[in-house]
Amino acid sequence: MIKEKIEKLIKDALKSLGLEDLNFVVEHPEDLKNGDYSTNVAMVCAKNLKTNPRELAENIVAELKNSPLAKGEVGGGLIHEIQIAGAGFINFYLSREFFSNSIKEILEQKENWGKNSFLAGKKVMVEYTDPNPFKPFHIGHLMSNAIGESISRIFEFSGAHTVRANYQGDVGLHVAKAIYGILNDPLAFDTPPWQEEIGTMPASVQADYIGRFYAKGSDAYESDEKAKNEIDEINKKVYEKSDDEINKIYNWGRRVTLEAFEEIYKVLGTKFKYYFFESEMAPIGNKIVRANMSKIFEESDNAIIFHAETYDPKLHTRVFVTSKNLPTYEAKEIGLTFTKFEKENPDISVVVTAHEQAEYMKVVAKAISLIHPEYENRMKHITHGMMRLASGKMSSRKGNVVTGESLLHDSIDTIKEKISARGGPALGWKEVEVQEVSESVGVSALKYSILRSSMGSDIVYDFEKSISFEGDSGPYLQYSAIRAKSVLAKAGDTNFGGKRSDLKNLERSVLEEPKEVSNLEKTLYRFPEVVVLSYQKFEPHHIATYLTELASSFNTFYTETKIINEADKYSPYYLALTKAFLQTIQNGLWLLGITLPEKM
RNA sequence: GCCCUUGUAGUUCAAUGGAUAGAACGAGGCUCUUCUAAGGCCUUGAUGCAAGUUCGAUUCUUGCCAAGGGCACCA
Repeated sequence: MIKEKIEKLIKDALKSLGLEDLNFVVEHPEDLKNGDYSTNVAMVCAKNLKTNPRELAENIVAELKNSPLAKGEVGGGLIHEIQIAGAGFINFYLSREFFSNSIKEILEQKENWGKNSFLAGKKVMVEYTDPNPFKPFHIGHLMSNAIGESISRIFEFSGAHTVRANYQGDVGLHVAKAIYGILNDPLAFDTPPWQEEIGTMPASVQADYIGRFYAKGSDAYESDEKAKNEIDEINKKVYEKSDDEINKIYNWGRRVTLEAFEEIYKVLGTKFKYYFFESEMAPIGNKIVRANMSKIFEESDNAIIFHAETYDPKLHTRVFVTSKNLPTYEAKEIGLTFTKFEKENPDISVVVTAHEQAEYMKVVAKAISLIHPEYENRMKHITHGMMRLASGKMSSRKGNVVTGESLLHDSIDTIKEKISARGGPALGWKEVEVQEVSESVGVSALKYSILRSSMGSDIVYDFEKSISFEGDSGPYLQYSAIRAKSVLAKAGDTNFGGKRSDLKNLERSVLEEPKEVSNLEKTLYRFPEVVVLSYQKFEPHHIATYLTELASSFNTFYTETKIINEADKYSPYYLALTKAFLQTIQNGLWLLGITLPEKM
């Protein structure tokens, strides 16, 4: 990359000036008029030498221009000019040749454009989504899914082999609550679906019923002492598998809720390799905890606990196995982590959850590190905030409580209406096309509003805003790409007297470049840097921000320029730019887990 | 009480220690006989408070204030 080249030139210049090689940075100035790259090297060195930074900058620039390595590079090569500005910034202006080359590079690399090899040969396991059978797929699962999927793809773009995993709570009180709800509603089903081999209703509808029964059971558990006892009894029976009727309901409920989740993953674009279940991890975790009793865990009030604060004062004590000999979440998490390393032995094992799990995950991680020190630096917990819904919007379109699933379908349905309002069907859109486009755009609206923010804080989701699709939004990105696609399709019929592929003769100097053209060029070549940043910080939002900027540059260019214009000798170059934009935004959208519809 | 997050325009979000703190929504104005107006252009407006480190702090440190989360048998 050009950035490394500039860094090397500076280091060489420092060497020949006899200056110490200090910690300087090469970065993009915020304002494009300050060049394409900028360095603070003169300011950093001047501080040490106690000299005037601007004078020092003059010397460094002179050296940069004259060094044998840089000769032919500055002025005639990839660097057009070097200037000094402000307090002593040295600004680099890239050349026409550089930008033309980068457009060519994009068109050649196609779907590989933006990839890097930081993780070549490495394996990364990413666990995310983690919904619970018998409970609705709520908004937190949607967030975890969007973030986890994007991070998985960013790892893949960085050369890693990524393995996706999903961890689900198929035992516990929530299951008993749902079963209680079902058993205590005589009108629940005409024919109990768990009696039939194949339920007549779609899995998602059956799962929706189960979700409502869970809510009823959950309420009863809080308010009714008798119900509480019954639910505890059911919970025990589920563990023991001692009641035929309950077993049937359990098997049915587990199956249909998991099937319903699968339908959601399909719409969201996620495919898991592993599905881990708490029921399977419990005995494994229990065994590991007991095998490490004396050195790590200890008994207290009949429970097995871990005093994490003895290793790190910021951590605290947690129970791993209860006094009733039931492994807690902590023990199951140990079982899960060991299982992951046993099955796949990943170089990095990532878990994506809500922030509320951050504290005890640290305790669990400490316990694991004591048992297996080699795992310590290979575990990475990524936490995100909660999604809060903006003012008053507490129920879905159907009047239910807002779940992740209802939000997803409301979003898709709203797009469908929007398409009709814009006259989509009248323009000859087929029913399937309307459905496909609605799904793609609806998912994109939702994912973008999750992925646009950095992960630390809670995000406020305003449904009305997200579906208005003006400005910053997933649909904005898709729409921009579709426009580019549409131009290119039209250009397919045009022949510019055979000049179309001849880019070289059309290059003009940077100075006469229209601003909207250079802005687009200057945004395009930065894509790989943004991917690297996202990978290094585990933060997809850098890509979302970048793509919005890129789409904005393209839209301005699109408005200001007639791209297909036989009279304009630069038209072929504009087409190449359009193609490069489409390729970049397509790769970027893929990284966010957003698809590009055929039309909009 | 201790620990973890987070405080930026009226609102929702950006900003690897750098130059005039960027967008979007909202409000007001302009823009489709021309490749998709889900677009573009112009105007409006912000770093919780107080110290410190630094040539330079939204960013790092400390204290305070505010919001959310966690702190023994739930996950």
